[in-house]
Amino acid sequence: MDLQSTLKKAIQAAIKSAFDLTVEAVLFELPKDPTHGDLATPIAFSLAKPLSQAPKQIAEAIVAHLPSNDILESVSVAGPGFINFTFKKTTQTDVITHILEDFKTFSESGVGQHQKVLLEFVSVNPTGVMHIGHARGAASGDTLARLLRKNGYDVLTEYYVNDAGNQMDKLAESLYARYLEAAGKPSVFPEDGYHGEDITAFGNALFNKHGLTYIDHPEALTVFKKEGLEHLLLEIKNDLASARVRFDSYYHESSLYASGAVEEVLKRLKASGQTYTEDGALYLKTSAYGDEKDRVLVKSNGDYTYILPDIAYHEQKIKRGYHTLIDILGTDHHGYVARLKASLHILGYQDVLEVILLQMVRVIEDGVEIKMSKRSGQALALKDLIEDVGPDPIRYFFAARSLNSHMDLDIELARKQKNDNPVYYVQYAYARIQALFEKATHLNQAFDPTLKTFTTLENPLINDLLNHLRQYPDTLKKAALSKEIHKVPKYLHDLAGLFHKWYSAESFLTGEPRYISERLSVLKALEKVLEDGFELIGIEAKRVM
RNA sequence: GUUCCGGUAGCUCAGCUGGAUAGAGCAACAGCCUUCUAAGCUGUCGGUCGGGGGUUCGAAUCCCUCCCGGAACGCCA
Repeated sequence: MDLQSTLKKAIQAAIKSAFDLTVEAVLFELPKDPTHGDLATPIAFSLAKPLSQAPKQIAEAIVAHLPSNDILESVSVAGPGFINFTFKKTTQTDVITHILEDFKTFSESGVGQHQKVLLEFVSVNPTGVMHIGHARGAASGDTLARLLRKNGYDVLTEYYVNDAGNQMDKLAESLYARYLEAAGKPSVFPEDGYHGEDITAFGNALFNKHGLTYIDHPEALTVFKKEGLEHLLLEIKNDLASARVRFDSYYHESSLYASGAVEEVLKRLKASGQTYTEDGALYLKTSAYGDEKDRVLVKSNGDYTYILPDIAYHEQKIKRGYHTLIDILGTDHHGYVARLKASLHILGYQDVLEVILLQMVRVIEDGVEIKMSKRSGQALALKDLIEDVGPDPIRYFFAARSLNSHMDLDIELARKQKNDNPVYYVQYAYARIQALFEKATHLNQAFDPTLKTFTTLENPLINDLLNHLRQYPDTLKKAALSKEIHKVPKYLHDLAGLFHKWYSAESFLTGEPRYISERLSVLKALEKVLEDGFELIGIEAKRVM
């Protein structure tokens, strides 16, 4: 059992004997000030109300009743009621062997208990290239998926391809117009068409491929729609891949029509008695289930609104065996959440869907906001930015922000800072460790996996580092449960900082073999955690920088 | 007007299930490479935690209210 669990049991026992109270949760935190000890608990504060006693008294009583043990060097009550623990040196170093011998049990909390989660994100309509505004969803979603998997959830990541709506028709018309232009024929660009350069370029490509074949051809739009979709989806997949994002599944809206799922869900919604007709349109009574007002399912002209296939889609997710659905959407889809949840409720599914709304990214260039819009064609392509600065800064940047924080991205700064970005701080720590191992090899000093006891790790900086390493699993677990991915970069940054300080304070490779060997073990453990953390946020563990 | 986010250092953001002197990066300033990578370290500067009330032994954190910014309020998707 790890130190923290052992300590938790001891505290629970102390509370039991002091107050005859059974406490389930005992929170631990690293004291802000390392001189306060190796670990602290604010448990006395949460007991103050129920016990009607001052936190300080409670803390003292808990300390007095703490069972004798061989892990603690000292315990103290500090401030208004914190209990601070200092571990014995010999137990303090256990974390090193724990990490080195069984990293899996060390780092994986298993809280997910193989719960099946379907995580949908990005789902950009294939009507243009991905721009920087989409990158946040991609990076955040992918990191969340990795984090949940790490903690024992069975996650399927899915991209919903809107290939059936009238946006596809607009795409086909836009391509056709560009195609005509390329052919030197008169063309009328559709209202609300897509003005992006990529669309123009592909329109030209279609002309190069097909020549004059499709001029005034009855199948022109059908063919262009199909080829446009294929092309743009491929582009999107390439962009995602360049950002190290991959999806387990691409689910096409059109398949819902093909399988009859849309019709079927419409039939059942009607049968539920929760629909009515007004002004020739069919409404769903979503307002009875938390929505602001009722929503149209079928327009008076007979067309379906977008929500109908979406309802069918979400039900398909559930029918495929996923009872926890997470959608990551932009805040511009805010109004959509209540109606979708209400619709699922009507179908008999409650509390299956969680929607994470990502705040918009404001892109600033030269002090002016650049509006991201595919229709206008004015957008900073994700591809270009990745070519410029590489995927690491982008992955790190987005992973480091809490999901519902608003954020400004200064393009100039992002470019300028590519050598001064926080991501290099953490990567540099890893590269330095590699250099040390390299150098140690030349000195005929190799990492010794059999080393289990440590006697030379006296520097307080090492103590800080070990304390921090011990927090890794807890950090991941909390991050997964609250879906706060930004806790991972934060942790890695702090860890890297502790290493850099230590690196500057001590010489690692001079001195007794034992002195060196013990340091190599700490470095090995550190290396392991950094690699693991980098993997979670999708950045490269560079051996050389 | 209604709903949802946000307002913390010059800038970008952490901290928010109430608790120890409010943190980091960048920017600015002053130091540190004959020694394991200076993409680093050390120090300094920098904050009425949007304003005002309230609850509490204790509030950046909870409640109320106001101000400012973003998003959404379609028989668009």
